[in-house]
Order: sequence, then structure tokens, then C-alpha cells
Amino acid sequence: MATPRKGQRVRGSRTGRPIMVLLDALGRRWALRVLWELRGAALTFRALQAACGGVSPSVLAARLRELTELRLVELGDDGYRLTDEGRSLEAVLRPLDAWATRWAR
Amino acid sequence: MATPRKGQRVRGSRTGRPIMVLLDALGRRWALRVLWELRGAALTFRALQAACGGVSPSVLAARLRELTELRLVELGDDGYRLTDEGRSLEAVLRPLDAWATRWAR
DNA sequence: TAGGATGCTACGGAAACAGTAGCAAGGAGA
DNA sequence: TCTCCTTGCTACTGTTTCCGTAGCATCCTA
Repeated sequence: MATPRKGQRVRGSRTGRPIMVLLDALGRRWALRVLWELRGAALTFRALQAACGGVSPSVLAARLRELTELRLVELGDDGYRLTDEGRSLEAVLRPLDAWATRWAR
Repeated sequence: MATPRKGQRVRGSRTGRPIMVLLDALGRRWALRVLWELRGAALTFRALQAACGGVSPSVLAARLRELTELRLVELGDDGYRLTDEGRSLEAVLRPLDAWATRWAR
């Protein structure tokens, strides 16, 4: 499947509104989880795979390709890490953890 | 596929940590979008389907079943709407819109 | 009682995902 | 140089999920 792009049509929206592009990208399997696992230090492909409970490398590679194209993730010397934009998104998503904990009660 | 449940193992996690359950649930197709479209008034099944760009009814029904079981969504007299818990989650997700707008520049 | 809207299921084909195997490149050590 | 290990990642097969259309059962209204 094609990578969702800013300003382009995505599933369920012909407008290309940024929020729709984002919801499409984050709604793919392992996308949220990858961002979540990269919230700390950089992780190699294999470390990231392990952190995600052994997700298959084909899917992980696909997600990383998409997230990289969206400039949320990049591959550095010590593995994959969030870009500055990725970090700012992660900051928005961070309250999910606390929310989920309250929710579980 | 089985509905993710609090305190139960989900894809990629044997711990059942709430955040993992949440990431699994939100990472399914149309899940985030449904929550997003229900941020305002209640919507009937068909209205929700239209709001989501014509998503197929089988998938929509599946997502609604899951979100209902997670007590994030409920079916009232005037259609589907967020529960109180669903609203509190939506409040956490709301900054995504502003983030996406900045991101698009 | 005929129409319309409702929620939702059935079904067949297409796409995404899972799981395993393994390749090519690079670095370290002998 | 020759192993040996780790790296990122692709190939392949089988399963699951999703899409798209059709249509059913129920309720409400005219």
C-alpha cells in the first residue's frame, strides 16, 4: 500500500487534510507501537523488532519506510530514532499511557 | 479477531499492560477515525459510515463492537456516541489535529 | 400498507499481515 | 584473508483482515 502523504488523498478522505493523513498512517498495524517504542533511545531494526514482541520483519520494514517518508522516524548511526517532528508527535501521544492506566481501573 | 481487553494479552505483548491494549485497539483500521468522527454529536451507523468515507459496514460493525466492548463507545437513542471514558480519550487525542496542521507546513 | 430509514450480516475477491528462512554488507578478531 | 557475528532487510507461503456489494429484518411514518 502506498505511503500516506501530506496533502494527498488517503483512505476515507479525498481532501488530504493533515489529520486524515495522520489517522491513516497511525491506524496501520504497529505504527503507534513503533513510535511508542522509540520514545526513548534509538533502537536497531532487530531491537525494535524484539521490543514489538517479534513483529515480522516485512511489516516492520514497511512501517519504518512509511514513517521515514513522513519524516517522523530516521535511521541514524545507532539505529532508528524519532526525528524532531516525531518527538513532538510522541509528546502529544505520551498522555495516552497515563490515560490507559486510569482506564484500566 | 478477538477484541482486545484490559488486563489480557494482546498482539505483541504478553503483559496486558493497558497501554498495549490501547495501542492494539487504536491500531486497527478505522478505530482512530471512528473516535475522531464521534468527537461531536452522536452519529447513526449510516451517518458514521458516510463520515468515514464509505467504510464497509462489516468493518465498521466490527470496530464498533470492539469499541463498545471497551466501553469507549455506546449506542444511544440518536446513534453511536462516545461514553464518558471515550470522551476523556478523545480529549487526549484532540491535540493531534493541531499537531497535524503544523506538521503539514 | 407501502415506503423509507435503521442497524447490521453474508459473501467473494483483494490487500495486509504473520512467520520462517535467508541474503548481502559491514565490522572484529585471528 | 578467513571466519564469525551483527546489521538491515527481502522472499516466500499461508492466514487474517479488509473491501465492496447485496440484501435482510426491524422500526417508523405517511
